[in-house]
Amino acid sequence: MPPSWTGDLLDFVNDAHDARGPVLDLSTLNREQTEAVLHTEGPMLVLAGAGSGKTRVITFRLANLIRHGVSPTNILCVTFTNKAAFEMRTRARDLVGRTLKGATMSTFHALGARILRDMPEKVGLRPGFTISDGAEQIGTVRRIIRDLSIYDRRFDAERVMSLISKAKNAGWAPEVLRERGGFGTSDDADEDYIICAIESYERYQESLRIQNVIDFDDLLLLTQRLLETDGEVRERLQARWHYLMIDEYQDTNGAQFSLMEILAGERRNLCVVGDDDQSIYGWRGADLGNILRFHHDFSGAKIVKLETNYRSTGCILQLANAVIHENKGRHEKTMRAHAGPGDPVRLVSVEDEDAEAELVAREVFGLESKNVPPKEIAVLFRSNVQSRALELAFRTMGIKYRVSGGQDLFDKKEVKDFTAYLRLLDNPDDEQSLRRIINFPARGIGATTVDRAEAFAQAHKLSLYEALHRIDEVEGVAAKAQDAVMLFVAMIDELRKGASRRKVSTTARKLLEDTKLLEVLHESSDNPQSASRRVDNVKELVRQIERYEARVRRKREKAEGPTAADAEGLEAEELFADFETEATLSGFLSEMALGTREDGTSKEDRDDQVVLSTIHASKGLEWSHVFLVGCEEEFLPHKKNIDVGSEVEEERRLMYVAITRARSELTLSWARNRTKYGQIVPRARSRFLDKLPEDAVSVFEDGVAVARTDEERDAIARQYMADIRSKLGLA
DNA sequence: TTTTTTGTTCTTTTT
DNA sequence: GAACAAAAAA
Repeated sequence: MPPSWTGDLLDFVNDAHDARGPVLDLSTLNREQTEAVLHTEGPMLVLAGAGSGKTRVITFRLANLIRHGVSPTNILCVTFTNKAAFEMRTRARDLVGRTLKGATMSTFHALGARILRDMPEKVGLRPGFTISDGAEQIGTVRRIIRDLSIYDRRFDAERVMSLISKAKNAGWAPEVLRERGGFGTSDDADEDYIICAIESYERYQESLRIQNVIDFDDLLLLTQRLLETDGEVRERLQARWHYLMIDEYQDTNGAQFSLMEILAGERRNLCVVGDDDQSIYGWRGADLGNILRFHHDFSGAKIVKLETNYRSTGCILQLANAVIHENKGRHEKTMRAHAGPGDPVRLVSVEDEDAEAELVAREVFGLESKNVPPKEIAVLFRSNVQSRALELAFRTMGIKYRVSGGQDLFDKKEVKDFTAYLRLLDNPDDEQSLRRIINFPARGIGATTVDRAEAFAQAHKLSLYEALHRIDEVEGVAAKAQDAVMLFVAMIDELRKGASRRKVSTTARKLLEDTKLLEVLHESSDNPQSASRRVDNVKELVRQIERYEARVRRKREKAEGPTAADAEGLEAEELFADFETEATLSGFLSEMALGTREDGTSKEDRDDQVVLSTIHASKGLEWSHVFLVGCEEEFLPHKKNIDVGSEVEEERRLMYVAITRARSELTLSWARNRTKYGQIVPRARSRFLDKLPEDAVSVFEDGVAVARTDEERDAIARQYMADIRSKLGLA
């Protein structure tokens, strides 16, 4: 008889070990799960519905492999998102413990980056190449489009970039597109648009090459091509990894598939796990065909279906099933509930976003005062902007929270500027970064001077930075500007020279000194509060660098001999096991771009923080109490995806994913009005809630009714007031 | 060349 | 109501 499945799924794992690793108690698995765990050789597809114990299967399977004498160094596990990779690593380590040491667990992109860093020249890159993040890609394209002779304001850099990305992933060169007359999307009707996109594509690739920069797509494509064309590299990597696993398989694209197909080689030991109902990355090129075709791509593949849901109560599952059943293009299946019906799902309408935020904050407050652990509570939303109102409400009520996936530190202007300097030191051909800081802080190098240098660079086939070196040969530059440029170049060169022998953090500090960046930020005119916040942000980045250095150092010590530092808090290091041994600027910048760095919060902090997260970032995770806010038309489905049927289906899957994150209590809310562009706009309840299973959902008008009893409501209100009072008293 | 002002457009999701 | 770009002023 399985113990309680609603607790931490790994609570009851027998923690006895013998010489071969942990002893697995297979009696805690159902028949299908056991089948998947015990299958070791040959291809396998696990169709794992939401909450069906997918991660359990993966971790048990890992442990089982190791028990069968497979060395962890021969195991490779990949997923699509950092969050999922982190989750897999943590869970696996909890079960298998230190015997897992040496296994590679990573995202596809991080894996590609790692391989390419080792042999950049094999794919036509120079060592120390930079990885460009999405915002920069769009920035580059925006500049390219503006320079186009047929420039028109209707050209949208973001859309063009997504067309380029699509073409790259499909393996279409610009010439091919010209022949075909388009990208095979609805945009093809607009001839100028296509010309613009193809032209931009060509220039974009050229600009990457010159700058020694690669984008996220290249990370996969170049790696794949390298493996395809270079037999020696292929064999070396095939010899390294004998057992491959892909989690969230429904989110993989063509390049990721062939990459793994090649790595699997003749052994064909590839195990993929996924669920077509949870495919929510179609817009990023994920190909649902991968999961639907797997048994053709790998003939003789074993297929296991997991259809029992151990996570959620019956009511939650009933709603989830009702929502997803409306989709046409899916494998018909119904998740069976293992738990009892539980409390009905609550669907609440509120006046506006402030009322919604207050409702959630009070509810969370109430839960916490009933000793529900904060880490068991999550608030999910479709779009990042929605977190604002929630954060404000949480702060005023003194609820500790954490915005999941929040890149916020790196998104701050001042941090971007500082990073641009670092990137320039790492790779002086990175024109994007150079342009960003060439006149920040202001040093008298204006747009005209840069343009002249740029023209000179193009005429002589140089990078912009090289052109700056020869500024005295550039015509029409004022003497003053010339001096400024020479001073700037001298400073950067000096720092670059020092960088190779200094610690990364020392270089960063020296950089701050030389540029007087902190002083400039400190004196920036507006208000002193935001000025000091900016200074703090930059300092925080320096701390991040130090943390990175410490991490690499620990890793090296660990590699050089097993020490006491082995056991705790090292999950980030497992990522690349035996790769990185020295803290370098490139290394730090890669981590930043790929998002693989640790977030600063310790495990203890995480335990008493409520999570605020986008639905996308919540996939693969679960909480006992979940709030899904903004269940409205134009959010779910999102305004941008409301016209095309297939996109609405993806939005519906998104709703399904959100609902199935909850174990025991789920609250959905929608606002009758919302402020948009400073104006109040009436809203309508999401179409996904049109057909509700009546006995599984209770509907409320306004948040007050949400308290389950009068006593509870009064208690919450009393505590709320008391809290406010004590806050005022302190202030 | 730099700073300030005015106007415009925009808010999806992630590697 | 923010972020960004173009225009105007210093």
